[in-house]
Amino acid sequence: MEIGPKYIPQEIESKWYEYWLKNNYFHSTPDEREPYTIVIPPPNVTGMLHMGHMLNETIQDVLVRRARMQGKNACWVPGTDHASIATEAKVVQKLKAEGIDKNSLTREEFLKHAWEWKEKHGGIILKQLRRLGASCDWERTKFTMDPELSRSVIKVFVDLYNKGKIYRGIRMVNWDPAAQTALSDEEVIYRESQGKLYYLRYRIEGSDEYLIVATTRPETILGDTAVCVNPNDPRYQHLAPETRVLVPLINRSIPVIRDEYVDIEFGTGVLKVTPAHDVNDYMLGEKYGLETIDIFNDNGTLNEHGQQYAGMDRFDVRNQIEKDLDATGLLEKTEAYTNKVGYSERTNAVIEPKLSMQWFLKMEELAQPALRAVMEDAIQLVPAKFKNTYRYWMENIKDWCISRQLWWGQQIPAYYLPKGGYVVAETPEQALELARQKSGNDSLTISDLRQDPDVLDTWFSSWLWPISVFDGINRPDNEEIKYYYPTNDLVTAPDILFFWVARMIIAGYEFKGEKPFRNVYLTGIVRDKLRRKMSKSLGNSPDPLDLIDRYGADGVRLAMLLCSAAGNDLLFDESLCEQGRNFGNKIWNAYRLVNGWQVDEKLEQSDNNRIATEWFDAMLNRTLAQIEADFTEYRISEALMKIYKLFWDEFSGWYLEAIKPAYQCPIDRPTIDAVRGFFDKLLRTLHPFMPFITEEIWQHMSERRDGESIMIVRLPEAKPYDETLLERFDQVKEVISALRNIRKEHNLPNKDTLELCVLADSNFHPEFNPILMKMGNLSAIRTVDAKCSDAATFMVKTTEYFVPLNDKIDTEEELKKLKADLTYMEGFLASVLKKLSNERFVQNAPAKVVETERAKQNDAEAKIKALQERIAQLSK
RNA sequence: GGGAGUAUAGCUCAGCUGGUUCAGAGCAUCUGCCUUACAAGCAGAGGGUCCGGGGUUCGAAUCCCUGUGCUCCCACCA
Repeated sequence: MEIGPKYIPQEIESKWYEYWLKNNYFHSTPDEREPYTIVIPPPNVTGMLHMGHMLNETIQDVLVRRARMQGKNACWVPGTDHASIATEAKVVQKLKAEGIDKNSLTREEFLKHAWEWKEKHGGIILKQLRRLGASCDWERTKFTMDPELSRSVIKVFVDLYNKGKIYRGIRMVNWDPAAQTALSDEEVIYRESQGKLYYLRYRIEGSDEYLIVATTRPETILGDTAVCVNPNDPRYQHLAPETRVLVPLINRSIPVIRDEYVDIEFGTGVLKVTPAHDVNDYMLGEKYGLETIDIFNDNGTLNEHGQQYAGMDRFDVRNQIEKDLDATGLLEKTEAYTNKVGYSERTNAVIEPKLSMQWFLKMEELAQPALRAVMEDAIQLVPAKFKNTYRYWMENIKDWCISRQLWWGQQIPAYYLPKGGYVVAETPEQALELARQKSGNDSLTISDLRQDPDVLDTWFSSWLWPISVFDGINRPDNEEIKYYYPTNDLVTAPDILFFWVARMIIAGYEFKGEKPFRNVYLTGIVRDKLRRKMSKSLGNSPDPLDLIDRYGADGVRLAMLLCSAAGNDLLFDESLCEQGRNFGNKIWNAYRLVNGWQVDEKLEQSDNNRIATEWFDAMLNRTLAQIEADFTEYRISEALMKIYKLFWDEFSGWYLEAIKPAYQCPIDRPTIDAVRGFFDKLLRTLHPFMPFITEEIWQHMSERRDGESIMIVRLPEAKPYDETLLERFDQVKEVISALRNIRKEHNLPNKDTLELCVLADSNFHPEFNPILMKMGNLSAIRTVDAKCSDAATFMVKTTEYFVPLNDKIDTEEELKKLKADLTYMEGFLASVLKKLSNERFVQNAPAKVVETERAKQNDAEAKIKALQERIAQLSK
């Protein structure tokens, strides 16, 4: 079969993916084999594939394909997350573009739109993943709002409620005025922001004196219910205990309270207290029984408490109030001030601390088993440095605000009774029953109950993911959950360690009594070459599909893996794709070479081919062992680099060159069989990293029947190998390198043969002579017992080699080189002797170390002697 | 403000329980080569105060202290 010198991934990748799908290789069902399970971190259902996904999914696919080839029953469960806030925001936006206001729709109408949107745009990302070669079990694709997954969420909510873990209460929450919902603390991102510090005058009641208060949020004065000073602040000792001040502009009288919470150093040492709109003020308010005045509507405009500002947006009010204060002389001054402002992760709106009625989950007790599991390595975090962060978070965990004022998501199964109170139940029917019991009113009907309009936080569904994808909440004893759970590896980014990973661990122990996974591989963040995070707004994020189009999926996979030590950020550069593509091409061409060889069945295997084959066999087995070790430590990029070098340098560069028949000459049967065997093992080892090209060549290599695939054969296992052989071959390589250097220095064409003389000693092994002859293009190797004159010379270990050059030798040059070597060796010897003459070294260092130093000494002395003799000879 | 991590070649990183794997790899750079598998290649070469300073030790890139730089996490003082 004709194949060209360039490997063109585009021509084969989709073909093989179809083939794998057709043969159902990705599908897993429980059987007697050991399971290997990964659940995908579900991307947002409306999301698009970005470089972060590429990295995560590539790593997962490598692990899954490797496990599958180790004979395990590999199951990679794909799916998507409903991402309540993000998706709802997108749908609202889309409706707005069509002139539809969300508020004009009923909940049912809105959800209909949302589902339509989901059906249309949802899961594109999963389609995109196929281009990468992801071997997900697509038949198992799940969505966090699938009926059985939603049922799981509701069931868990009711269960936790009945255990007394869930409560409802008014708390200060992070309010997103754009999405008009509460957010958990983790969904708030703080950023530095340039603002002003406003110094406002609060007139002391019954006096002409003022208290000056510094604030960054003058608009909130309308909600002030006190000012506070530190009782130890000498500046305010003169104030009578019952002193009151007037809120500027509105002249509402409020008390001056005293609390050590106030920082004397900051501003003027006077703090305005607005319990409705600041977390700390809220605590002061509780402590001193202050009134709480909420001045904001849910969308961030001011309500009737805003008086003349009612209806205006909070930021417009800030500007206006500054003018008004200034005009009335109540603004002392302003100064530039940088502070941190919280933004909504999803909508980027400035977060407003807001008091509201929300549902909470008590976390402290739930967190205990999850904390222990990680600290005791029942669950291993890779890299382990994340254990610290994890512990800190788990030890300081706060109750989780799980309600969101949205429609897209699982609606909270709490039902309010007409005359107050509520019940929590999985279904309206059960709720009704409970409601009748509770109220003692048997005439209640379902329509009398009003279900809580809020939905649950997205993470309250995804924390069940490793369980719910196998329906382990609804049917805890089903075959699948028993077989696949706990899963093996979780691959995800560290920024959702708390959002998601920790909560999955908590859920695992709470609902299954067992960890959800054994290992968590935390990847880095994909950045560009300049260390900037990849983002749409910077335009520095390449389109993964475009990269695949240009470099092939294998090339892009390699690029992701080459720069991804676990937990380190990876600096992505397109040139890495090139490197990946080039490697594919290298494999392709190695195959073209081997494929083109004619076999002569009668030809006997030469010593050269036999030795080379023995050597590569040892090399291969050593590398396989190293790769296995790397994988147990999740050093995936190191494993890849090892197979990369094995294929490129050892196999292509040394082995194939060593056995390559002369032009148009045939090769013997034993050697070609060995080569094909090696090639097969190399392809199998490479397959998890580069699934497409390895399948293509593997199918080519021998007549494969339909239904066969490299992805379901066994991975080669490392066998014992001859270490001595490898060491000796290294010396052979050194000799050949030295010969190449001599050719270069003396401008000797590669085509001309050379003669090599050896002053043979115990470090010289003549069985490798055929290799030297071929790779060095030698005419003869002669063993001599005296130094050759008129020869270029070099040493490998203690053996001296000579290449007779007759008149071609430049004595001056040669002497110069030898003298430089001599100087170096003398310096080296001096350092060794210094060590050895140090009595304390000889006494204290382990015998082995001293011995190696003595060996170094002998070696160096021998070399120096040889160099001196050679110099003397040339100087004659 | 609190905590963690990290600093090794131009870049990205290995370097385990101190000692021949001790100064490494890949990429990049430079110099030769259009050598019948591959120029997406081959053969070579250069390149490092192992962040600064102290200490422990016979011996430190490695352990300890300290300073500096960078990164991340947590808290959110109005």
